[in-house]
Amino acid sequence: MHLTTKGKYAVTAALDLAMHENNDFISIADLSLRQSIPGPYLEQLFRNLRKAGILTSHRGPGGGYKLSRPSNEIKIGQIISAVEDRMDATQCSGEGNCSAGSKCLAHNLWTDLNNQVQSFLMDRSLEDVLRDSNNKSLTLNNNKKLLIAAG
Amino acid sequence: MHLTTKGKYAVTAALDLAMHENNDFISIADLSLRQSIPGPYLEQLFRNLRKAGILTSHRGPGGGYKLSRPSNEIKIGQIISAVEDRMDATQCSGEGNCSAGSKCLAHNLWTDLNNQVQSFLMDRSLEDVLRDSNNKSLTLNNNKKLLIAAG
DNA sequence: TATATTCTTGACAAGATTTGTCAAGAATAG
DNA sequence: CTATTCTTGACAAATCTTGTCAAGAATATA
Ligand code: FES
Ligand code: FES
Repeated sequence: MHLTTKGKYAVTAALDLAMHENNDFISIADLSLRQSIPGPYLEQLFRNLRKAGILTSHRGPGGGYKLSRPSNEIKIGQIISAVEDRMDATQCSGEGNCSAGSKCLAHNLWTDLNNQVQSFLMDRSLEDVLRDSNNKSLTLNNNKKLLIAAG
Repeated sequence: MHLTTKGKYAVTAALDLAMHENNDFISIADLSLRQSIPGPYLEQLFRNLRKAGILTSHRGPGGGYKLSRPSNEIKIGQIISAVEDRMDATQCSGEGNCSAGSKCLAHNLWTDLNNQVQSFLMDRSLEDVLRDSNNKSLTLNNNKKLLIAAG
């Protein structure tokens, strides 16, 4: 199970696109600047997201990328599967044969872990994460203000 | 978040030790053979497990390793933290500063994922996994027998 | 004591993956 | 026509994973 910067960058960039859902197209240059992601690297990741039908692109001046569906219909898990290729936690790729041809003692454990993580990632849309991020950040700011007022 | 063969081998080896909890000490040679794990590699992993207080060792003929506590008091998560050093899913190592010094849009998402995975791994002892593995395997065998009988 | 066994420690190396870059080309707006 | 922006393929540096090895220390047993 490898969740690398590929997956993290891809999700962050997608969240940025979700935030600006009303805008037309957003260029890699803008995204790269706003989210501190190396441009040419993001380029590479966006190939996969486009191939997976998550992003739509447009060339030329004013061109760029946007989500191909509303942000509440795109799940974090879909983004990650599009760019990560080693998310499976089993040693046997699900074949159940990693201990001299048969199931190792931990096979069911890794399978359960896979399901757990997949559920987590597939249960959350871009919209969900954005809303959640705002809520917690607001709470944090309120607490800080209270503390400052009290101190 | 990187779960590599290090963690998987370590857990499998620990499960083997848990299965033979009554025996005295088990040598790396035996473990390596039974679980199809490269001996010298396991050696390296066991250093960490010993340092973490999970294993006890004894040198000389008849020596080897055994669990330092009953198998129901050792959690999968403890084994994994002992050998894996990149389990954290956040990009910022929890600092909340990976987007030009402040929290990126996905920070809370990765933090939640961390908690989810940690809970999963810390809720399961070696004994739990062993029992679970046996149950499912028995169920599977029963079903197979029924199918064979019916076919 | 001599010997075979087994862990202990430190270091090293091959291979794979990740991370990031680049350049040439195609499409498009103005 | 020109500047912009994606598109594609390839490449390279850095890092990590995976696995190996050898010399040494401890211990059981004859
Ligand atoms: S992980 Fe599937 S058999 Fe070992
Ligand atoms: S993951 Fe923590 S700030 Fe981005």
